[in-house]
Amino acid sequence: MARILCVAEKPSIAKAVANHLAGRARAEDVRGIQWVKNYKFDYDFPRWGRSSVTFTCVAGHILQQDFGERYRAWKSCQPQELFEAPIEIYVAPDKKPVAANIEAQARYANVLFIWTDCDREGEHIGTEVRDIALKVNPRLEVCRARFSNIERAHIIQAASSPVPLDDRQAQAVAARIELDLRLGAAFTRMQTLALQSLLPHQGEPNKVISYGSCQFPTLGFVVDRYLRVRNFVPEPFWYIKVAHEKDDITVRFTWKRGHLFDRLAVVIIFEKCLIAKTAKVTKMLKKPTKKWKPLPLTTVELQKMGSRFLRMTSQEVMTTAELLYQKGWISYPRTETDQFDKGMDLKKLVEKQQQDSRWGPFAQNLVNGGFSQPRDGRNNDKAHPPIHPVNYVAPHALDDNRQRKVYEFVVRRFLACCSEDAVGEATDVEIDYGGEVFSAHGLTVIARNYLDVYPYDKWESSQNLPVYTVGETFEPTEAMMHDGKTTAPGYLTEPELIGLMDANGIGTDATMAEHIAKIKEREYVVARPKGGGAAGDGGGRGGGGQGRGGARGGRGGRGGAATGNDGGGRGGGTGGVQEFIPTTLGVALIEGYDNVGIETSLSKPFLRKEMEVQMKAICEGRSTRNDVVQQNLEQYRAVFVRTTQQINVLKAVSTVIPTLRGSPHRIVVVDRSAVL
DNA sequence: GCAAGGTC
Repeated sequence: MARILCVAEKPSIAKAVANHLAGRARAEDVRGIQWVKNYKFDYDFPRWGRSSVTFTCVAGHILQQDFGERYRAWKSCQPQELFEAPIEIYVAPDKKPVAANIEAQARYANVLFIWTDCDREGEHIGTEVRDIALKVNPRLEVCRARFSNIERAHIIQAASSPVPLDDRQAQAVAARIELDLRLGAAFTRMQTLALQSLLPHQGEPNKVISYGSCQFPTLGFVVDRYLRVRNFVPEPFWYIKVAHEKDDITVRFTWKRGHLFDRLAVVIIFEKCLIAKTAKVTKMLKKPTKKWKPLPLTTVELQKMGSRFLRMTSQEVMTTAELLYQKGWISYPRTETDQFDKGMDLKKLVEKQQQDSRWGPFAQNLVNGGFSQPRDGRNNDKAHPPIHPVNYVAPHALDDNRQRKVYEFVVRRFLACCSEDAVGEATDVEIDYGGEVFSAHGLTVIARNYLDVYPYDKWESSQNLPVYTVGETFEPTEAMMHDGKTTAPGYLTEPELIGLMDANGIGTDATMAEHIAKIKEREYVVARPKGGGAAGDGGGRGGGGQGRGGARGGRGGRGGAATGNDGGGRGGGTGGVQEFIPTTLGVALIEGYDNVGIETSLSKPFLRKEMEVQMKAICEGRSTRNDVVQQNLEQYRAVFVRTTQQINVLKAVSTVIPTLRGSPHRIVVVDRSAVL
């Protein structure tokens, strides 16, 4: 019998796949690691016939890289030498038992069958496993499984059609790893050594001023918004409001033009209205409307919603979700997929929630015929389903309040996905008054449906509108000209920042929260509850978003969808979004690099995008690992040299600023041309 | 004392 060694990327996949293939696999413990099991069973592979199988796993990457001993100490070399210093690759200290298990199992195997996730990182992890195994057993046949979910039939199909490992994808990742290490270390040491002495450090050890291809663009978003708030100049505008009382209801009409920035123009238009005296109804439309239920839950969405509604940071949300996953309460929490596989038995998962006192009755309703297939979003990572509850757990059985809140959110979101859209009736009235169009909008919610289990969405009936008929004329009971002024946008909130990172490809779903935590830890930014805190503010803050720009204007109070800004959150007192304000250090770093090179500003998100493009080129064979690494090093070396040449300027500027870190930035940046 | 990416 052939001996086949199968290796998955994580324990949950090893367990699930082994059980699909084996019926029930025998699990053996592995020395030194509780979370790895070696599943033993026999299986009849079309390719190798009846085989003796060991199915095991790793936990992400096994290997680690660092500069050789000679370069490891911070002052052992010029930071610039890190652009070409030799790099050593070795088994990460905490992964030694994992590597030892692979070696032990590979020694007597005939085939190494890799079952890591089918993405670039998975391909790279696969090559790590391969290299470790081949070292102890060079005669191994190596292949990998292509699978995009863990449905039984799909897994059996994957087991019967192995494919080669894709070296190009692994090479693309290798390029990314090398560049992140070299550039991260070189710039971090250079910045830190040059600027650290300028920072106040009362007793505590000096802080690192790090650079990273993700943390810098993340900081860039915060600074960018901050400067927009700071530099905001309010602009006055004028608009017309019309009201009409009918059937004891006061209907407020809003101007179709929103507002104009030209007072005289509004005065003239307003006079035309007054001269016209009467308004004429031009449109009266009642139509059914819906508020769509939410999409199945992705990691990014979980972090956005969590930081908006659960009074937790995105990092707390992620570590909590990770815990709930490890305990078996929810599914894998790192996923980009917002479509449930058609073959999944969702009703069974709904049934498990019937016993809860809070949402049990709602779940029961779904079981008794109210169930509706979830909507499909546009994303599918072909590896993991959307985040959903896999088992019921009562609140008292969870360790703390965070776990209770995250679990509750995951369950409510899931039940909302499995129920019906909210249904309502919208009424739109339009009038012509002096040649201008004014409108009123009404909403009556007819069936709340998913809203009953999902309090994070708001959709409420507005005041009823009286009945109008087209052609009807009336004299408005009130017509007034008003003025107002544009208000500054708010500082960047955590959900907004996550949205920007996601849209610009900064970090991955699993790491975005870490990058945000890092720029806080480095004291590049401070977080505070939105709208609160007395720290260095100035100028107008506000609800934000009186869109400016010509006559497009804000559309005023439509009853429906909540838009854009993160207001206080929902009624139940779960609001409290964090907003970020850069420190003086944070602003100085971004402004400094913005002035170093026009093409290569380290804070701008397109650099990371560029890296993504180059990785794709490697995957498609249009470029090589070596080309990409060399070309990037060359480009960054130019920035590095220029920065070191001009660093004295920044030092001079920095010493003028009394506290370079710790408190929010108070001083509008000195002389932009002088920085760096 | 540096990065970002996996995952426990």
